[in-house]
Amino acid sequence: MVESTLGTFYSGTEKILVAVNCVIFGFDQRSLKLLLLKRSIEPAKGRWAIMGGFVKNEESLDDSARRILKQLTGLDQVFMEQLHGFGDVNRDPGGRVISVAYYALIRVDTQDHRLVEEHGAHWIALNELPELIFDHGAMMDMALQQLRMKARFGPIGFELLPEKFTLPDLQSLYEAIYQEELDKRNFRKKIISMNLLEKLTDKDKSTSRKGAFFYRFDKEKYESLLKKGFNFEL
Amino acid sequence: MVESTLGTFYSGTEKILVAVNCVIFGFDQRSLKLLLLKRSIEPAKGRWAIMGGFVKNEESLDDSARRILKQLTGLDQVFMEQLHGFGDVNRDPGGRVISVAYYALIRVDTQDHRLVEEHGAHWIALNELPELIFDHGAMMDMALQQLRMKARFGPIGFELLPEKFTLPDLQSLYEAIYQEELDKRNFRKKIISMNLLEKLTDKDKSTSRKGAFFYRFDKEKYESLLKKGFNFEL
DNA sequence: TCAAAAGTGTTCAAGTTACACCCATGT
DNA sequence: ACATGGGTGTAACTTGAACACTTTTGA
Repeated sequence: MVESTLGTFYSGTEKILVAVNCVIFGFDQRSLKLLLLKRSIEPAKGRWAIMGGFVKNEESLDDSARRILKQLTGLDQVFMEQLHGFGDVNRDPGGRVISVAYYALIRVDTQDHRLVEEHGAHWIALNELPELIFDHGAMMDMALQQLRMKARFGPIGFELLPEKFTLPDLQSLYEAIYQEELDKRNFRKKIISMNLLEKLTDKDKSTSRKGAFFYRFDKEKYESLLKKGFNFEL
Repeated sequence: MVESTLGTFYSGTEKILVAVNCVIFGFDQRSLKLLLLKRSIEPAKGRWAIMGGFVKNEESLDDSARRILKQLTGLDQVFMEQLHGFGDVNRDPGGRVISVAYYALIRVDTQDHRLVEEHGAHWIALNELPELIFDHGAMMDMALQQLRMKARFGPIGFELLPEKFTLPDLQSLYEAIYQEELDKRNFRKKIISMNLLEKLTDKDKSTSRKGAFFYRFDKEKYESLLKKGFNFEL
C-alpha cells in the first residue's frame, strides 16, 4: 500500500471514504438533459442517482472524475469541471462518504450507447427529473446554476453542440440553459459581433425547408481575442 | 468507531485523509491581506502555509472549516464559502491527503489577537506574499479570483469592513479587490443608487480634517430587494 | 400557393464612462 | 491661509431591449 511509505506523518488521523459524482449534461436541439442511472448497489438500489464512484488511493480527484465519466459514456477529453464537495456526515446512509461533485458537458451524439445502456442510464430532460437519492438533487441544482453562470461568461455552451451547428440551434441551447426566451435578432447580433463563429457554406435542412446555415466555433480566434482582453458574455 | 456500524456497505474501498484549508481575507483600510502561518508540523515545518486541519469522522466539511477558522481567529459566524477540492495524489509530501479549501472574509478588528499570535499567524498583504507550501499558492490564487467574482455580483465586500464604514473605505476595498482604480463619482453614484446603504450622522475624522460620513449596509433592505428581482453588481 | 422556419435594421431607453471644481476643517 | 481628503453634476457614448416583415423552399 502506498500509505505505508507516506503515512509516517499525520498518523492517528481519521481517513474517510471519498467519492466522486458526475453531473452529465447533454442537449438534443430542444432541451437540456441529464444522464441519470438507476443505482445498482445498496443502499438505495434501484433509485435514480447521478453517476459516481469511489476515489482510489493512487488517483487524483480529477482523474477519478474522468475515469467515472468514461466508464459510463466511453468519452474522454470532454469539458468537465469540479463543482463542490459535499460533506455532510449523514449524506449517504451507507456510510460516511464525502463526495466531490463534477459536472460535464457532452455532445450526446458522441457517447457510447452500448455502455450507457449497460449501466441502465437514461437521458432525462431537466423538467422531467425524478427524485434523486441522497443529496444528488442538490448536486444537480448547483450544477445547473453553475452551468448558467459559466455559459454566460465563457464559450462553454459549444461543448454541448456538435462541431457544426446552426444559429437557431445555438439560440435554443441558450434558451434551454437560461430557461427563458431570447430575441432572435438581438441574439444573432450579439453572437455574430463577437467574431467567434465561422459561417460555413452548407445548410442544415432537417428542421426547415429553407435550411439554416451551419457555423463553427473558432477556438483559436477565441484564444487570441482572450489575450487582447476580450470578454465573452451572452 | 462510527465506521463499524455504517461501514457494512462500501467495504473494500479505500479511505483517504481529508483536510480542510481556509484562505482568510482581511482588509485594513488600505490593502487586502491574508492570514498566514508558519507551519508547526512536519513536513515543511516552518514554511508559510494556509491554516488547515484534518476532517474528523463525525463532522461535516463545513463544520470542519468552521472549527479550523475558529481555532485560529476565535471567530464564529463569519462569511465562509467552499472554494475547491484539491486532490492531486502527491500534493502533500506527507501523505495522500485530499484538501477541500474554503475562503473566509473577516473583519480584522474582531479577531482574537492572542489566538492568532499563539499560532504564529501573520497578516500579509497580497502583494507581499511569500512562497507557500504545497498547492497553497494555487488555493490562494483561486480564492482571490473567486472573491473578485463574488464581490462583483453580491454584497459580500461588506463582510470585510466594520459595521460602520465610509464611502472612501468601501471604494478602497473594491480597488484592493479588483486591483484597479475606480472613479470616485461613478462609484458613489452607483452604490448610492442601489439604496442599500444607510447614511449615518457621524463622521470618521481619522483620515481627513473634513471627515467622511459613516454608512451602514442595510441587510434587510437588501433581502427585500432581492425578492423583487434586484441584482447587486459593482 | 402556402406553411414553416430563417434571416435581417432601426429606434429608444438605460447605463457607463470621462471629466474638474468647491467644501470643510485642523494645523 | 493652506494643505488634505471629502463631496458633487453633466455631457458623450455605449449597450441592451423592443419590435415586424421578407426570404426560401418542399410539399
